[in-house]
Amino acid sequence: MLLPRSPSISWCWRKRRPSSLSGPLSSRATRSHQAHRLQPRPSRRSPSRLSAVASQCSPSVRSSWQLLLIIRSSSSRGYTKKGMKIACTQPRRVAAMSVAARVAREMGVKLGNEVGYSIRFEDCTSERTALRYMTDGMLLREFLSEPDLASYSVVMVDEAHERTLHTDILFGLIKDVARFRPELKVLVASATLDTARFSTFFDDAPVFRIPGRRFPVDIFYTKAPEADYLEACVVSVLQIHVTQPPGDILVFLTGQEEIEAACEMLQDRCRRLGSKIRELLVLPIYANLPSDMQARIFQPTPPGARKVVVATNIAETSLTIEGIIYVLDPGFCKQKSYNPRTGMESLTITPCSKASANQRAGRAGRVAAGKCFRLYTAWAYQHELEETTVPEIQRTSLGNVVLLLKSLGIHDLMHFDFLDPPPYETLLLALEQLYALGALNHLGELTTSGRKMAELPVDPMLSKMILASEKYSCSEEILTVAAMLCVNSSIFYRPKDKLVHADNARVNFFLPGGDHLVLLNVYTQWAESGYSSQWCYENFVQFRSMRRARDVREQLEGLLERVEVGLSSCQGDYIRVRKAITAGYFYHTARLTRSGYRTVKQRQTVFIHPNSSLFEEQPRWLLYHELVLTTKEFMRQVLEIESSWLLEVAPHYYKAKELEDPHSKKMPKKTGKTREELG
DNA sequence: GAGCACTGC
Repeated sequence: MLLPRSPSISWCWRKRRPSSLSGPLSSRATRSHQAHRLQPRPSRRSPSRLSAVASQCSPSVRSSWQLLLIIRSSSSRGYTKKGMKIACTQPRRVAAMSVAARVAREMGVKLGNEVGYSIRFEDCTSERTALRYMTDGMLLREFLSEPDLASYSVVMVDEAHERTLHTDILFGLIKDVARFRPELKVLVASATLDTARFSTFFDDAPVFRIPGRRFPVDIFYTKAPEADYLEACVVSVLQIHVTQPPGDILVFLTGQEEIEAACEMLQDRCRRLGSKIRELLVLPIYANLPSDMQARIFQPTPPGARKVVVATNIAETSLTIEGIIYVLDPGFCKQKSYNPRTGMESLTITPCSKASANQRAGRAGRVAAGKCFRLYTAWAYQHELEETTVPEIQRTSLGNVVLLLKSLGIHDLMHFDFLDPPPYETLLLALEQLYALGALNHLGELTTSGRKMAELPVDPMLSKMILASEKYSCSEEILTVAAMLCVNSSIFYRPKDKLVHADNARVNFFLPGGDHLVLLNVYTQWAESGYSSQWCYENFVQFRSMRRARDVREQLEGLLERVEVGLSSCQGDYIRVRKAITAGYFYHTARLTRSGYRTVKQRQTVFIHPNSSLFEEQPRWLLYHELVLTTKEFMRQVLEIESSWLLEVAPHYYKAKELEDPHSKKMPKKTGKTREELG
């Protein structure tokens, strides 16, 4: 090995990924190639018409093996006659937009006319739009206004292999609609070879294989497992840099912290090697990175230099970087999981699936033949990795999904036709919570309030809170709180070199009462600044998150009328805001006991998150937005409440007796007091 | 005294 005093990793070459084509084809050539190869098993359909649909798939699906299933296709002509439309869903907004733009261009029409897209906050369609690209969540919402999809003649679900929550729900609903609408054509496009499952689910639908274009990628494994994969990563990158021909490197790590560490180590070692090696540009990329920093990865690599992009899973599907020839894959990713017994979410580092590893490897073969170095053994790949990632529907809470299905008239959720059913307990907890919120009656039927809640594109507790703001005349403030809570990523930006400044800035937003009021405060001040990005920069607030909050707030405000809530402000009376929040979140409460916080109903031990404004306050009664398991069971976004409010907002759920405080005399001094008592 | 993978309505 050429690197002085540096350990190296020995690789073994295993296999060449199968590739259908050895070189790229122009889009035109690809289409005709596909048309030529299409040989549908049942001969009722004509290949040329199918190829026309295939050409409308997203480029990422077209660039790999894919399957198309067609079910119930008795008619074969005139899909867009009599005002009928074709829907094509994508898991991501950008994909919906870019595929629509591409197809509009190829058809020579103006985007938004015959071909358009429809995503949240943005509708680029018109009366004339026959071919409509949309996010899968958007089509799911359309079921509310058109449960039989009557205006669609064809529905195509693209990137089905990703198995997003929305895609999975769509599967069940579409299968149902197709049963009583035999003329509806349904296509499912997936980039995996696991066609049997999809086909069986859709009543043994025929499968079509369409070869895509991709360059071969050689896969290398380590001979022995690596104990420290971060260190192994850094060594491998330098090894590739020194020994391999030109071409940029893409490294997959699990999160921001790891990426920052790896980038520092790489830069540090390059500096020490100095002119012994050629220039290596080290660039991080993850979703929370400010946009201007993100943009740097797309700049072309200067001649003579090599670029190494250190990325999260964002580079696996969401964005494509030109010029990548080498992929380095330690085989891990962060994955969300949900425990329905405790209602707790956690984010843990887990080995990625074979499907995910292959997707990563494929990133090396987009512009030329590439190489993928896996930091695990071939044996581990064969025997230890799961075939596919557990579908999202089995790893997440389903409150709003259950509410949506209920409002579509699906009563027996336990027997809903899921491709992969979620855990029984997850459905049960969702039903229980919806009942407690008054969205369902004791027969499990939707109530008037439940029907309204389903109209709002937020979690049930959040929609309940919005409905309650009518009673407390504070919808202006509650809308803001709701929008800020919807922005899942942290609002506060903490650059490593200015931690103290950033934390001071955060504390300056603190208001008595708790984190929800802090969020309200941040938004209000930002609005007063004229929604300025400069203001965000000065206050260490993420501009992107704020802009998103504004979008969400505007959308929710537009829906207020539908759910019969009037716009009104509390005029600084934050008790009303806190009561309205309690009306939605009474299910999520904790009380201070001698042994710390316990949730009121389940008696679980929980902790205030150290980033909370109430971390040092320790009020007696708390409400939390969410429970997250990291190093401890943390309550994130907490609000101080009074126990009497619980009786006021949820008398059906709480009894006065269980809210008595027999231990109040034994509470530690200076804690356990409500702010009102402290004056 | 901790740490937020990625999406989406």
